[in-house]
Amino acid sequence: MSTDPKTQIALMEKIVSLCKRRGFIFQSSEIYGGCGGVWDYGPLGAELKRNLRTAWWNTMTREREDVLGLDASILMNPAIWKASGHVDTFADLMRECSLTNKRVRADHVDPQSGTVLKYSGAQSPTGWRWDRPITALTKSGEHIESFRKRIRALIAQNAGESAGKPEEIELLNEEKIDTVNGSVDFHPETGGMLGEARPFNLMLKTYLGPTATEADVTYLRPETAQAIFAQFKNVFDSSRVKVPFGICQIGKAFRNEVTPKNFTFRSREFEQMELEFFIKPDEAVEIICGEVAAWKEGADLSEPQPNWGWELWHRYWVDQRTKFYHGIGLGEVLEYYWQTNEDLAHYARACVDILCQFPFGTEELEGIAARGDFDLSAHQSASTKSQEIFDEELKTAAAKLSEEQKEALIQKRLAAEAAKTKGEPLTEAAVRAWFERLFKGSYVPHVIEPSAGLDRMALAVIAKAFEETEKVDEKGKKEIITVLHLHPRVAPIKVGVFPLLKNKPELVAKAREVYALLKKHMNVFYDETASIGRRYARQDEVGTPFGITIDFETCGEKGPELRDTVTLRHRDSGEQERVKIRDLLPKLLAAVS
RNA sequence: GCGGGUGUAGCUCAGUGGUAGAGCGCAACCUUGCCAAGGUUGAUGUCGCGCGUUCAAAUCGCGUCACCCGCUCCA
Repeated sequence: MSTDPKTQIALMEKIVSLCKRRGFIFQSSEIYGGCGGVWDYGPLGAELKRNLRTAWWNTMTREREDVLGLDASILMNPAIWKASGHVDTFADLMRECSLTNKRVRADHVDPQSGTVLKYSGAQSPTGWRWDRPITALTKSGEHIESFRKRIRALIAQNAGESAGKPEEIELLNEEKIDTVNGSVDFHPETGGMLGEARPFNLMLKTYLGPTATEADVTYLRPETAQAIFAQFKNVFDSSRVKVPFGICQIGKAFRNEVTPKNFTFRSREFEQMELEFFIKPDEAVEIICGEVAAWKEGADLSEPQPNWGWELWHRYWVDQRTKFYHGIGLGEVLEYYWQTNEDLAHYARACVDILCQFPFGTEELEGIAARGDFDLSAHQSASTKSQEIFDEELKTAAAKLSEEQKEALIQKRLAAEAAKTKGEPLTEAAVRAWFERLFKGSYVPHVIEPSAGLDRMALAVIAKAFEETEKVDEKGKKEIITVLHLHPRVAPIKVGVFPLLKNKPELVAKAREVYALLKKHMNVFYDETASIGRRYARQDEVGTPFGITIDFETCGEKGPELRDTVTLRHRDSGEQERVKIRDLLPKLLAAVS
């Protein structure tokens, strides 16, 4: 994939254009001028998405014994969003730098001192001009010329190419207006004056109930995960499962993104596929198994083991999810980013981002986080409903421990708490209380959370599959050939069925027969118009992996041994093979599932 | 939200004050013995939307909406 930005933007535009032209993705409400940050999936997009959704659902729950499905509602009691922290972190008061429009949290502005300078505007020899007043702070000790240079650079950066070179920008009517001490009204990096504090709530607010008063305010869920936590106990109590086990869910989530962008990559309404996989705390594993298995490079992750702690479970899910991506054709374009201690939220032990190369850059497809017991504990304390589970095996094992062994476990944990670099360490009393519950077999499970975005997965699959080549025919005429190399498992149409010629009734009749035979089992497209080459090309463009042509051999014209055989064409190689009609279904089913 | 750019047929785009166009695609018919063949015919646009200037606006001005790029954020 080229890395030149212009080529990449052009590539993205071609993909958007193909998506519209062939019915993958449309702009929402297009006839009314669109609607910001939301997209509709057309006939082929709906099939593609459905295939991805099904692939995920099958690998995550139906093919496993230890994961259960859930389908929770989008609207929930708003208390959930307070407990989860979304109301706080998603509704910050933000202030904007008047110079660069960079936003900072209103409560995160460090006090600064210096001289306040004001300009009436700026202009450059290119004819560009900016008429709004510019107010900025010279930091204490900053030389006036270096200040002016800095302001010109910031303006140039913000204005783009039209302003020309930064050094040629002229700042108009410099005026010293004030000297400030410990002011929080200037951007800590740029020095630009900050605007009014405004709430930037990323959650979509709505009213539940017809009266629409403030008391009825709730939110469209900004993620699907919280419903899993909120229903954790119900699923656990109704399903006869034991930890470790998981609950997965696919569903819509909503965020009032400030800047939706990159086509469907960041939209305001999107579909998530999330798993919360609940595991025993490491201390419980240690009590039961005598030790917690340590992860090392090359560890066998194929089969979960009883002595796995959070680290191996986390690695296991990264491995599982990687295999999934290989299975839908995204294997070669994946990258991984292991969050550093600074990136991580205070409650998280580890988080790896699975990234994928898109034309607009390498961006996140899925995050896999080890979140400890943060979420369930938060809901336990906010709802005052216990989220603990009882573990018979743990109780039995703990009963066999001596008091010294128990104390050693407690001391080990106390040492770990003391060594914490983030968040508040637990008090000794809290640690002892927690162990007391643990020795009785009760704990709040810890969680590993693989969280994927379906829409960006669909976009990744399309972008990866997109290929454009130039072809010159015998007459020297250039043509652009577009092929979507979609994995057969996700392709919206699995096979195209074509009579070689449409004016030969026997070919058409046979083709309709083959079409009917396959249609019950997979999405098949029948096409008899135009030349056979064009029909192949139309299907190549939407990623159909197979084409079946009914020709004169099928009707027995070239000898009885070829009767009831068809041409099976493979999209990527262009190769054709002769296949008996009765062998088609098993052969195709094997390839597309 | 701010700055820059863009908006004309399904797609890509031309048209810069005076009768809305091209290529490709699409539909029908004819033709066609395997990779976008050919022929004939046809459909599709109150030029993103609104207001204004003008005898006259796709074209000029203002506003607005959407998309793209940057700042920001993240599934």
